[in-house]
Amino acid sequence: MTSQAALIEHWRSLLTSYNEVASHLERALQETHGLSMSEFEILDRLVAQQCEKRRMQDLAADMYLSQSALSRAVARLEKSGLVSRALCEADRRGVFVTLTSEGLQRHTAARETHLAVLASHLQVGGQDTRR
Amino acid sequence: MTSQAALIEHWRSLLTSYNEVASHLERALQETHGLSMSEFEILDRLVAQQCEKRRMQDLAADMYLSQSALSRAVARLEKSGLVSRALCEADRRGVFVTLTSEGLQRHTAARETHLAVLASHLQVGGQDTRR
DNA sequence: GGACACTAGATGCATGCGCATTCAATGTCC
DNA sequence: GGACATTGAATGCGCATGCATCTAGTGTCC
Repeated sequence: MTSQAALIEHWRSLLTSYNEVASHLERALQETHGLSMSEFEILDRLVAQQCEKRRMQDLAADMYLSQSALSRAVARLEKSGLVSRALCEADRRGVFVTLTSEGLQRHTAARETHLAVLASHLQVGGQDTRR
Repeated sequence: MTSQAALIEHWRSLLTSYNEVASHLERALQETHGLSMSEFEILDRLVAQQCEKRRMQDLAADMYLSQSALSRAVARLEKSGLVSRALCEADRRGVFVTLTSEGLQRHTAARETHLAVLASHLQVGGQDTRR
């Protein structure tokens, strides 16, 4: 039953890689652009999906964040002027979130930092379990 | 320059795997054994290294937790009776952390939950970047 | 059309975290 | 040996998170 050992080893490796990258990412994004990882992720999603949908819902769906965390993150981004909320006329409970031009700018800048950190701290193939 | 795309894709995959497993782990450990992931990790480390060293230091070293977070986590574990602190005579600033028998029991029980969650939510080879 | 279930998002609350600081114990240098 | 830097751990503080709850807008069923 060595599969258990393999499982644990795999998880350990995953944990290590994740924490290594995440901590550096968090720090770098914060220091250089005043963004948390989650906030950057949100901007990133918004850049990717330019087509409009019921954003809050969608964002929460494919991000790992809880609905409440997302709501507050968007509030922060809005307060910083990187994003704006708009009512959805079709369903007035829904809220559209869109990038402002400043948000786009910030994302573009942050993207470089993001890539740089990945390049230096994410060893590709690092958590491959095959020998 | 497709290496950038590969890098990002790899990171995404890592993020997804991590969050998938971590969220289930956190929930399962909490519900079944009243332990957070970090707390379980600490017990796990203690089981592994039975030889005595300056624990707080060591633990913080190979765990991703900050020193303060570790200090509090150990405090919680001590309060729950799973762990005990002992002064280090050689260097009276140091603190040894050791498992109590109850801590060992709890860990043994939690280990099963841990493995079960890994087995069902950690797909081995999931974040292999080769095609 | 009025009562009731449901859904989208916001918010109160408790908690765990990291950073900076503090405090005690050790080293070090003259 | 006494002043000063350094180290191990604890703690004050602010913040992001998840859970539960609340509010408001939509269906739905009679």
